[in-house]
Amino acid sequence: MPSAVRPPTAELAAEFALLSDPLRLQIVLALTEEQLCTCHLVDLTGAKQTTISHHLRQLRDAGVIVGEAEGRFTWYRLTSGAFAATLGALVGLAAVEGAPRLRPACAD
Amino acid sequence: MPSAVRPPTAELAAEFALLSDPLRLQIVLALTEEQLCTCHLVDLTGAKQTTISHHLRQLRDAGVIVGEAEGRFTWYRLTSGAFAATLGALVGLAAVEGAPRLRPACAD
DNA sequence: GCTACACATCAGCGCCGGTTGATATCAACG
DNA sequence: CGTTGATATCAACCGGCGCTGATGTGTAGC
Repeated sequence: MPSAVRPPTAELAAEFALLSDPLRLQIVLALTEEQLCTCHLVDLTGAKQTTISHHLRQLRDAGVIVGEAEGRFTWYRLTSGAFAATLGALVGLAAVEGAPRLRPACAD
Repeated sequence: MPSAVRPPTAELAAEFALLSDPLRLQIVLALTEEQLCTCHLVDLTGAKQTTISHHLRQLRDAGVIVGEAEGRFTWYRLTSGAFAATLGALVGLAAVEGAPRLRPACAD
């Protein structure tokens, strides 16, 4: 099954947008290797706590990470299956090698 | 070779940003299947010609597409190897299944 | 030559999103 | 209970980006 049906471009674009911010991408990549709580991310990235919290919110809302409260701390981890759709789309993109010209020049 | 060295997060984020706009993503996806010239993209997307041209510029500058002038027309196609880095990064992301907790709660 | 058309560039505008400081909430600890 | 520390929320600021209209450039065809 070669990536079944592609999600609407708007949704795809939204997922790519999640990864389009350097700080947010850094957070996601860090969570790839280990679970972390907010304070870890703060001194790992050097960003302000409110900024980190803001990005964590977006990632949470998008469902690509989950936060588990544990005492005063909140441990974050990536959800399994996150970015599955974007991965499928990118596989299709990167595989392209010389697309044909199917139609005549313009004129619709 | 599991994705060798990862490009700096800033560059990765920039590539994701290219795909984060619905219209630009639509253009890229369309070029996946066939080469097209600007006017095709205009009536394929319904966007203004200047808007299309604007996005094509960004994609050109980023090196993910090339435009070949042919008379009055300019045929665009994806460059081979475009999005290779982003694909590598996403493979790593999507493969994650339950990352461990390596460090104690905060306190650096 | 002139006209028509494909396409690019430029300048301006409006809005979305990232950053930040102040503040609220809640748990741990004495 | 009061303090400290981790985290979330809010309001405001501001820069960048996408969109657009006007305009420039070059080609084809008459």
